[in-house]
Amino acid sequence: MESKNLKQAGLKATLPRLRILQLLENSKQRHLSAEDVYKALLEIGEDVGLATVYRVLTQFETAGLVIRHHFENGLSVFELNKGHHHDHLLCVKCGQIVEFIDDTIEKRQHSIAKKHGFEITDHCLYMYGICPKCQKKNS
Amino acid sequence: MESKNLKQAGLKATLPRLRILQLLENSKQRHLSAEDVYKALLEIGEDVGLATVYRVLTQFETAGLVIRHHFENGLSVFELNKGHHHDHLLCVKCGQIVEFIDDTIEKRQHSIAKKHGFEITDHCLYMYGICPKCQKKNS
DNA sequence: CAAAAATATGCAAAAAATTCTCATTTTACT
DNA sequence: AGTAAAATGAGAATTTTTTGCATATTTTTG
Repeated sequence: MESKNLKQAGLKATLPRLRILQLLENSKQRHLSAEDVYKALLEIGEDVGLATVYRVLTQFETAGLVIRHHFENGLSVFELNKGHHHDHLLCVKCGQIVEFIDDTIEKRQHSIAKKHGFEITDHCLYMYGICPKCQKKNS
Repeated sequence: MESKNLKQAGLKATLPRLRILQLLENSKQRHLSAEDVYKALLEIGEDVGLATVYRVLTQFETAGLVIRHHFENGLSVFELNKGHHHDHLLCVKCGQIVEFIDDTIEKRQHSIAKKHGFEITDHCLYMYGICPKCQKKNS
């Protein structure tokens, strides 16, 4: 039950929060903007305010339920935090996103942070490019 | 002379552009938002419009003169492109930014992109944390 | 399980960041 | 210097996100 996740996060299990959480869990795209979430909820007939979506997503972020990203265009997109940190490889043409994790990179990052005496709270690696499909289209 | 850089980039050497370029070259902080640039110019008595600053920075980005970043807060900050790609280690308390480059990481990134068949156009790695100074302050 | 207390919601208004419009000015080229 | 092309500044407009507040929903507790 999703309401348990909310409770554990110290948040009341309200209808809008449950809906948003479910959407993030079930949506085909894992990376959604507040606007995306809002529209998707309207489409399935759920009547939530956009302000609530923003508020809830920020609360989810604070609670560690979701992760906020700022991709190239700068707007906030959110993905469910499944607990496994990963990096992102994004197609600038079609928007496809590949998630990956590389141990060598993670270790190097650690040692770089250590060398500079930083206590790391967060880190992200984004690679932008053109995916195989889009390469074919354009040639 | 900076006007040469502008000409080479296919941009007219106008006063606002020269001022902005100079500022980016001489500013103590290498990472500035449009607002920062605007205020800094006002302070030294240069009368430019904020819209111009935004326009010019975007043109500089397109021309490859500057690089745009979206750090944690999501707003656009710009740094002069000196031609040497590097990654960033940022203190979330005081805003200090350490630039670094790690060959191992770069190589791994390449091979990951290759594995997925992507043609990479751009990539960035941000690490957020608390710098040594701020760690001492808070303890 | 009803009533009170605590919190969340929706809406509209406000901020904040960025872009656009357009009349005027500046630059580049004879 | 004179003209065409391009850039600027000021403010309006957009876009994204946040806030204030009256109402509604949840949780607590008696």
